Amino acid sequence: MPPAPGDREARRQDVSEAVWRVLADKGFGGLTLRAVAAAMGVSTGMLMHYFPTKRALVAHALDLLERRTAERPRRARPTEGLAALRAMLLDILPLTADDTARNRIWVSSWDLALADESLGRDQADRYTRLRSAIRPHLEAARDHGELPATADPDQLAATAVAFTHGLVVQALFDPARFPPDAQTALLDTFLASIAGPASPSA
Amino acid sequence: MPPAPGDREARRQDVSEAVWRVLADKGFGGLTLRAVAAAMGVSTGMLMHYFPTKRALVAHALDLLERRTAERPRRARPTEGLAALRAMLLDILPLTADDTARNRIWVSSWDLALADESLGRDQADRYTRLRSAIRPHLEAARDHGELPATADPDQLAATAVAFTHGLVVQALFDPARFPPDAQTALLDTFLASIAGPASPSA
DNA sequence: TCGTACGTAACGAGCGTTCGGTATGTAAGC
DNA sequence: GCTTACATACCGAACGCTCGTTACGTACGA
Repeated sequence: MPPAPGDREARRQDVSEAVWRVLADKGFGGLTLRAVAAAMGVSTGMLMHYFPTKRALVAHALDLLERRTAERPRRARPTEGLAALRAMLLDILPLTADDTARNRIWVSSWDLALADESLGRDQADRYTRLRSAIRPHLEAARDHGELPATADPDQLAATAVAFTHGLVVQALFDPARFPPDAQTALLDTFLASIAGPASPSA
Repeated sequence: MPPAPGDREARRQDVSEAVWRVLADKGFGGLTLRAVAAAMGVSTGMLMHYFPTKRALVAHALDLLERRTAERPRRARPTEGLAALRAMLLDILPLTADDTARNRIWVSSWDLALADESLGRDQADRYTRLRSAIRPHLEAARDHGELPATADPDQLAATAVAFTHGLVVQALFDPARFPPDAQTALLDTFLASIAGPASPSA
């Protein structure tokens, strides 16, 4: 049923799935129209029906990456404070196959983002937003005595993001050395270290 | 004097310089024979005289990256322990223009490394070596009472590398928000946090 | 009958690579 | 001490291929 009108968005999602598969094992450097078409067993001409240009398809791929990151299943945010921060960072780490694929694609996109000023700004903004999302939990943690009163939430947010993404990269290249429980242990040790001696108050 | 024999290695270094310039602002995705040739004002045929294939040139580029990283000017390693670790990590951070270029190229190379199994192994080995180089300082720090006696040098090495490279990525995308002194302050706060309450001994 | 949804085939550009030609030096023969 | 022979260094043009893109043809549903 070729001219079935209305499932246009469904077709675009089929394309999304193929784009995702290509990105996951070839990276952005290997994202090509023919590769995507081959991955879904169609012609390149079909692709152009839904994405008029490659630039549109790359933009869609980045959208897809951002959307899948935003809509990924997340564990419950238990409370506010350090426990909530822990849940946020665990949701970033490559603990499952899906997380790994998503993180691989993110890291791969940095090559483009570093060479393209506009993409670089987007990435910088994403980091800013991530740090902003983390900061309230750090402020709450400090107010609840989980952190030293002298702790700087801005600095700590940058530090937590740095630790997490640095761990992501190491884990992507050496998954055998960084299985899920090792990553979790590293995160817990890190959180304990920024918490300081031992939570004095409640 | 075209056929000057003997300066063959000098010519290869000229090529290295051009490759570096291309990588620094186009990334590995933009590393092309014509781009390198144009950057040094010669023909592509000349390049093939010194690097028979593009694969050889990419391999050379990665060698160059590793060599320039190994031979970069480094600050004095004051003592052993946390001070030495601080110096090591400061030498990694993008505090100068050269450091920034080198780090950009490293991050850019991850796109290739994630897609190519052999390159991925090399990157994993580099991380292993970096952690191994860090661990002795952490052991010394622990033995000198700069770290809690319960500190795990292996875990801390991975954590320190994670923090540093995660900070590198954030700084590359948002240099305005992470000027050299901000990076240094973040590093010092991080080191103080893993040191725990306050150095009890010595 | 018309418009949408494709496949097929081809285009031009850019890629890595190859090839012939032209200098320029060194080495050998007389 | 010339000339000849040969290797090296390099350019310019071209090759074959793959890329993104376009044009054209066809089949189906409304």
